[in-house]
Amino acid sequence: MRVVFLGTPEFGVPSLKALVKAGYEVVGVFTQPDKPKGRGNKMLPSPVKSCALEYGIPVYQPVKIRVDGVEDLRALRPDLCVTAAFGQILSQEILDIPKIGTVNVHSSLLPKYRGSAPINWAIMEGETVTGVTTMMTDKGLDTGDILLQKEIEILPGETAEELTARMAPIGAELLIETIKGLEAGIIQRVKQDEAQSSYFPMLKKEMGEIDWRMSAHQIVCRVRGLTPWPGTSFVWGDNEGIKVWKAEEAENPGKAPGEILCADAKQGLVIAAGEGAVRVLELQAPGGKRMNAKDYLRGHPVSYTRVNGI
RNA sequence: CGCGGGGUAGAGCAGUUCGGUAGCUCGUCGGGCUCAUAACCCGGAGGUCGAGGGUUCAAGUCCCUCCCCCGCAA
Repeated sequence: MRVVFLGTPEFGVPSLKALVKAGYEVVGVFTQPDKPKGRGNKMLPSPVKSCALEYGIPVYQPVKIRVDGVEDLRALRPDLCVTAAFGQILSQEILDIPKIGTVNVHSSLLPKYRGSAPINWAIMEGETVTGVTTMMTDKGLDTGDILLQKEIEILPGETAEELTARMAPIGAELLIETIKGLEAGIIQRVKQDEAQSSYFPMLKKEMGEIDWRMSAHQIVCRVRGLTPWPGTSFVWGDNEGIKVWKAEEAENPGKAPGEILCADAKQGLVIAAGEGAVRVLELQAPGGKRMNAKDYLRGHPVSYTRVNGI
């Protein structure tokens, strides 16, 4: 069976590998164009592209596949297309090309958490369970018929980065199971229940600005959900932005949101929130590297009593 | 050459402007105090100051080259 894989970030790599290992003929890989990234603006290939090149699979990087990728895709004569965090919207014209159709690996329990950042949002919303879904892609945004689903527990304190790494291989397994099921004709397509559906938007940098009036629980979930990108941060002292990498809930003896309850190398850093308080365990100052809050405070005594901006 | 910050003891930092004995907080080791302690007191060990070259009587500090780390831009 001729398969074309469409994916971009790390999440898609296990699925691509699984397709190859399962013996499917992966005749082409579509991924986002290389972009200048990192210091020095070096061009960096997407993880999926790197993986495809290792297997010697032809790589296509249209800016907009529905505009300048249609003919390439058609020429590959795919029986099946597989998407996993590709990052581009497919048009009906594209969806009509593969004989069997297009299967998408989505990292939530659809119809909940449609959108491009389901893992992050599930954590931010305080969920304790999520999962991966395989579905037939249709013209809507994550609205196609569900094929298979698998629940995954969100571990206490787990970050989006950690959970993504854990989910990717599970998604790959489910993908293979799904394709085999389709070939055998034993999979039932289930329409999504619109009444149960929810959509969450792309992540934006501003979402990482901590509002200390939120509850400690919400803030901690946000820190977990927005790691590693865009990250969460707050501002204190001389307009200095502090990025929070790891935090946990703590007791608040009745102080106002944003008040610094303690900030020294012995007790660590605890800041009052709308409900409860947040203990900052790992942080990062401008130009600095990520470190334990206590390590940071050892060399950076804090004289102010509250964070800025409230 | 996209812009900017940084590399000094095991950890986190100051010192670099204007060259002149390597400092601070903590950890660690030893001793003391204490019913006791993550508390307190006394003492010790631990550093090719990212690498190489240059200037100088003298370089962490000034000049040149290189390496590495971090942030911005998704």
